[in-house]
Amino acid sequence: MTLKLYNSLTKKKEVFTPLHEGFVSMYVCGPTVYDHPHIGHAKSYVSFDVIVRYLRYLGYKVRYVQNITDVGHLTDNADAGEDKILKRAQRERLEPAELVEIYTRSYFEDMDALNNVRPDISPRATAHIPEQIELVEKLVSEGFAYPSKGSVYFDVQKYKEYGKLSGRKQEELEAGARVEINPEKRNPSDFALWKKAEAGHIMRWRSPWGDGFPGWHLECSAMSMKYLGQTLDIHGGGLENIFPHHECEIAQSEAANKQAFVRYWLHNNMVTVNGQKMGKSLGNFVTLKDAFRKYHPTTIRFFILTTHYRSPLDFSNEALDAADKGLERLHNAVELLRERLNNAKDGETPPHIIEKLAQYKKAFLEAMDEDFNTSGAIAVLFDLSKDVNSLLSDGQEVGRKCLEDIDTFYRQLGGDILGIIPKAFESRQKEESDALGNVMNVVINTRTELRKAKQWQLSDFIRNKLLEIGFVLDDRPDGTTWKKTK
RNA sequence: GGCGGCAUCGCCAAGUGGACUAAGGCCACGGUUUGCAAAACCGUUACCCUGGGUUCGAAUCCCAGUGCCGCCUCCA
Repeated sequence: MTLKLYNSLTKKKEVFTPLHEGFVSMYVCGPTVYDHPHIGHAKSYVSFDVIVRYLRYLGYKVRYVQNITDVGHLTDNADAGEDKILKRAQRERLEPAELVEIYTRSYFEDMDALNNVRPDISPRATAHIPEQIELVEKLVSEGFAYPSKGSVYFDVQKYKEYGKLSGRKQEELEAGARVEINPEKRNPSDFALWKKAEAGHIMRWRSPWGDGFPGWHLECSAMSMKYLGQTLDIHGGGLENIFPHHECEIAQSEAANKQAFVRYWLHNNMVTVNGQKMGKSLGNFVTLKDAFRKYHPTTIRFFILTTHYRSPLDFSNEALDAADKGLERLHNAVELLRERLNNAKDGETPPHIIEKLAQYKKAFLEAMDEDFNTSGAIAVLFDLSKDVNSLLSDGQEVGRKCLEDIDTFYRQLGGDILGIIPKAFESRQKEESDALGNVMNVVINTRTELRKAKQWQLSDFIRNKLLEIGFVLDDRPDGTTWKKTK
């Protein structure tokens, strides 16, 4: 089995082979921390999280770096407008560093809720100013960049391959440029490596060109180089960053290092809301904190993974409700399995089940190997669950080993790789010592007596009333169980 | 205007030349199970946007058309 992934640079699916055997260097563009994360962040980072998890499952030692942009990302485009962090800090009357701290925490909080593994390194742009200045100096001294009135620009003419990722030609860029001509630049498509800080611009650092701050594209080059070396195996990010951000990263890095910057470029597609693009200016941003009020983070994660990462994802209540029900079905099967496991008798796994599990595992891994087809992988979990439900409900005794084998399947593929099956479920509460549990037992026992006496009206009344206040009763052949509704 | 993507069952969504008589989820309708439910299981529902072409063979490749979307401002 071989992992294949779609490389945006070559526009082809390629077999993945890392630069150094057994080791994968991976860099993903992180958030600009000036606001709470939204569902677009969720799609992007859940997608790359599964990629990291899968690479690790395959045995690669992955170093996963994801930056925190806390300076230099301007509002109008990469080279003009106000610094987003600074602007927001002024509005909220906070120190930029304070603002950044608030939203960085908010970011990790939401990513943790989505069950994303933390990056191995989360470098901040402001903590790497010397590295960035050093890179600019190198580019200037080698003739790829030029200072102009306190700022420094990358001279796009000097880097012949500019446009190879985005497919843009320079002439076209100039013709269709919406950006106002900046007289400081030699060429309109030149981009800022370093910007001069005007008086009153409080986010500023000393540099050979005077006080200023780094351009947005620069941090990714400087920091990836520092932690992952001059050639990365994988660089991920959102589709919208292909141009100009990633194109500029390539130019800077390759001009400085004289070698390929990235071997595999991975880009995830965007989120729309009710069929419409989600944009700040459209006012239809859905923050994760809002979304979590309505849907469990795992539901959102699952929903994201039912679509391929390179396909757009439309966020709507209907679609989320459907995902919620689907995930519940999946969870029900696992829960049932684990309950049986709790008081299972010793017993081996029948050969036909071993065989079946092997088939499912193969199908799952084949899907993942095809450019991380999580949708196909999830389908396998549903197929398995159908078999599991049948197995558990046909009245036969199922041995412990068999149940364990199935649970291991769920834990590894559904849990470790996809992150959609929890290690333990919390909704079912059966502890005898628990006060609520005791009360429920009294209620259930009473109702069982009523049912024995065929007092259907009363027992239905109890079941309905409990449902109204958030408890589901489940009359099974072997007794009644209860759980909280979500 | 330039660049790129998408169009598959009522809805969501895989599949990108041959075991496709097209995965999976949601919904709907039958049935099994249940005191009735719930959960679960079984079953039913697609000539793959249109028109040409390539091929022994196309949802999958090519051309044209139609529709939608994204990037080139903000934004993962």
